[in-house]
Amino acid sequence: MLDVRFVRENADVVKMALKNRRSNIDLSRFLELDKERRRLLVEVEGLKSTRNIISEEIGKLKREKRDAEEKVFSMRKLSKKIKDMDIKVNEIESKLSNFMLEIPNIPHSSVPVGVDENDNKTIRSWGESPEFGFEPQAHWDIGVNLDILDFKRGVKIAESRFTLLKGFGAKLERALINFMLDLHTDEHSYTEIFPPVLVNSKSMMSTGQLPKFGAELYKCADDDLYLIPTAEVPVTNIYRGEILKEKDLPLKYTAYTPCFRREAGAAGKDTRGIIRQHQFNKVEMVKFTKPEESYDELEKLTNNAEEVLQKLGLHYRVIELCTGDLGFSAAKTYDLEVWMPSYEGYKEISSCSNFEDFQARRASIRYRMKSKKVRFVHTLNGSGLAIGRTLAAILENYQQEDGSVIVPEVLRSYMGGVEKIE
RNA sequence: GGAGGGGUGGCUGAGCGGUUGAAAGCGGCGGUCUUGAAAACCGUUAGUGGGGUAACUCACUCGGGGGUUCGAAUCCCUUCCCCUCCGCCA
Repeated sequence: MLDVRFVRENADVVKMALKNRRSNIDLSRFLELDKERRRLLVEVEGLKSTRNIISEEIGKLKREKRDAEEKVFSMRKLSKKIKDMDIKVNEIESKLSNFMLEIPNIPHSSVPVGVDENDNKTIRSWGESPEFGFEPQAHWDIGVNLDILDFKRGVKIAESRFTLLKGFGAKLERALINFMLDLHTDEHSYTEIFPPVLVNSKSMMSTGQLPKFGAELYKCADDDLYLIPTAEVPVTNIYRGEILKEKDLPLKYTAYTPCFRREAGAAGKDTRGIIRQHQFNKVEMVKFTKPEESYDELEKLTNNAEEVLQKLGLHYRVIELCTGDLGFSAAKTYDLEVWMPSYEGYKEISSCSNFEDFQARRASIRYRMKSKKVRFVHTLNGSGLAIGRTLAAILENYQQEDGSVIVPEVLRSYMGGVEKIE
């Protein structure tokens, strides 16, 4: 959520940002409502002020056992008027807040202006794509042949886009989770969290999934609970409604969770393999920082995610998303894209974003400065990494001509010393 | 699920329907003392939204919503959450 005052005073900036994002939100309607609200506020608050003064006088008269009937009578009318005006103000305020909840974040000034993913900028790349002396297979073929991925039974148990991992497939998944968590906690000093994977609507509202993207979420029919689409939701909400201490910032958390997405509107995309699933595992990193430090922390966060790929020896590139491709809540985002032989191209495996105070304002996460003023923190998060896609990348990039797959060295201690899946 | 108790400021915790936006303590901040630190003592310390160039000022906020009243943290209704006991249970 943006700062209402900022929107009011910088309408042209916000309009430009909305245009760059290709959003069709009409700000003028908002500005009208905002003006009307303030006009009414001035009026009704004046009435409330006289009500308070006269009530005080009535109290005094009653204590002195004097007659106050006349004043009480005139106050009855005043109170009624205040009540009516309050209703009007509330109506306008709820319209305004609905409006604010649907306005996306303003892209950071460094973000390239563009229409879609074709306008994203490649920042850097690491490693090289492997040379195969044979025709490489896609991970779904490798996985089925090794009997570690079972697509048919995943569908039988649930529905399409659910996959069963088996034997060394399951073990590799678990190894990746543990490897990444250990890296981020032991070497990057993040604190490990294991959060609830069902959260209430307030939490979803705070990070920006609701109200706009409810169709992406799995909702429990009888409760105000949703399956999380990412650990970002519960972990960012750890401090919802709290005031943090300046000396505790930045706070850095990492969490493994399963993630659940309906993938509404993704019909026909990535239908084969485990790239786009309704349920997938992910290790996430979340930071709460001071505003002046958040962009440094974004670089570090991105580097922390990159290090996972480097240690796994997977070729990747870093992309800076353009304004048109930026997520709703993000001010700036780097995507990490790993090399996938089956795509003969790169596939997103991590997304690292700075939300500035957009989520913090929705969630009311603040910190008290030394000067005693309270300010919103900045929140950041990034995948470190998506486990399923990492597993797919390993199968494809480490495949051998005989259909076996070499286990990257850093994972072997997590795999009981196994060097090769065959 | 059944019975009872409770939700107040950064935290703990008072609060006869009328200077209670809120005592007290802790914590925080500033100061005195000290070579320095601690202790002690003194002072200070809620948030949000309006108006005003500003000094400043007004309104709202005691889990959420509604009601009674001239006036509600205090009374009533409703809802959510937490705790205790019982039941059930990984």
